[in-house]
Amino acid sequence: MSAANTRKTIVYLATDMVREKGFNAFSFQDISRLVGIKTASIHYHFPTKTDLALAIIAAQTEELDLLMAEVQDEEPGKQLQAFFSIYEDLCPHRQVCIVGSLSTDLNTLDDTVAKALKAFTTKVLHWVGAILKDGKKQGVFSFAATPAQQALVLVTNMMASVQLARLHGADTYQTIKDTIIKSIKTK
Amino acid sequence: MSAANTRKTIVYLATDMVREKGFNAFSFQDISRLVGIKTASIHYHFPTKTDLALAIIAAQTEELDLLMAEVQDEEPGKQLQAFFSIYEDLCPHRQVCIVGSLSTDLNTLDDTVAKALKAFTTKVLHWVGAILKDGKKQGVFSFAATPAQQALVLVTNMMASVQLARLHGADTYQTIKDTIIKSIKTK
DNA sequence: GTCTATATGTTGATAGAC
DNA sequence: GTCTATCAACATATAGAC
Repeated sequence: MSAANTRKTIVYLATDMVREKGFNAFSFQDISRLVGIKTASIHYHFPTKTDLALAIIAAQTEELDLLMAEVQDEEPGKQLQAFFSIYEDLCPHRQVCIVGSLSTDLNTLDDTVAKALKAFTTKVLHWVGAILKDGKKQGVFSFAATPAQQALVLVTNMMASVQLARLHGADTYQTIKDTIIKSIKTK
Repeated sequence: MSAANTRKTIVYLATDMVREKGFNAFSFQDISRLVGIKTASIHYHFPTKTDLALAIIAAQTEELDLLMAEVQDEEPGKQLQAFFSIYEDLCPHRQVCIVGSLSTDLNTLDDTVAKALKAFTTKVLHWVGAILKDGKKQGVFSFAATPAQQALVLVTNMMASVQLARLHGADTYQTIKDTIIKSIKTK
C-alpha cells in the first residue's frame, strides 16, 4: 500500500471508530490491527493522536465541500435531502456523527481540534441556513424563525436523532426527520 | 463522612465528569483526588465502573421523578419550562446532558447501562409527550405532529443544543430554546 | 515506511492489613 | 470503610535498525 493510501485508510478507519466508540475509546492498537501495520508505523503518518483528529475533521470537511458542490444548482428540497443524507448512513450502523461524538469529548481534546470542529459546524450551519433561506424565498419552505435559527434547530435535531436512535432504534431517526420535513414544507 | 454520604459524593462528582469529559475520560483516580480517598476505597462502594454508571443513571432518574412530581399540577407551559430547566444549568458550565454523553460512548458500555439509559430516556420522552398532549388539548400549544413525535423533536433539540453550545457559545442554546418555544406556543 | 524494542504513564481491579 | 501494595493490561509516544 502506498503512503497516501495507508494514510487515507487510517483516517477512514479512525473516522468510523470515532462514530462508533468515541475518540478516547479507540487506540492506535485498534487501527494497527485493522490496517495490518504496527502502532509505531501509524505514528509515522500521525505523530500524535491530535494530528489524527485534525485529519479526520479535514477529511469530513472535504466530503462536505464535495456534497455542497454536487447539489449547489439543485432546488432547495433536493439540497435539504443532501443534508439529511449525511446522517442517513449512520443509523443502520448505529453510528453517531463526528460532531456529536467529538463535542461530547471536547474537554479532553486539544484546542486545535475544537477550533477545527467549530469551523466545520459553522460551515454546515451556513449551508443549511442558505438552503432554508432560498426555500423560504421560493415558497417551498415555511417557518416563522430566521433561516439561521431554523438551521440550528434542524442540525441539532439530526445530531441527537442518531444518538437517540442508538437507544430506541432507527425508527427514531426516521420519525424525527419526517416530522421536521413536514413542519417546514409548504406542500 | 458517612458511607451513604461518601457514596453520594462519588456519584455526584462522577455525574459531573460524565457531563464534562465523558464516561471513558474520567478515572477512579480523578474521583480519588476530589473525594480524598484512595481508588481502592471507591471500589468498596462501586466494585466496577459499570456499577458507578448505573448509580449515576439511577440518581438522575430520581431527580427526574422529583422534578416531574414537583410540577405535575402546573399548567403545560410551566411544565415545559421544568423540562428546559434540566438543560439550563449545563450550558454555563459547558457541560452536556448524561444522555448525550453516554449515548455517544454507548458501544463501550455494558449492556446493563444501555438498558438503564433507554429506560431513562423513555421516561423523559413520555413526560414531554404528555405535557405536549395536554398543552395541545388546552390550546396553549399548537403543532401538526403527534405529541410523541413532537416530544422527540424537542428532546433532540435540547440534547444537541448543549453540545453545539460548547463550540458556538451559550447563545446557541438560548436561540434554539426560544425558537422551538415560539414554534409551538399559540400566543 | 515499517519494523523491533522500549519508555513512561495510566487504567480498572484485587488481596489483605488495620 | 479506608488503607497499602500490587497486578496485568493498556495507552501514547520515541529511538534507531532495516
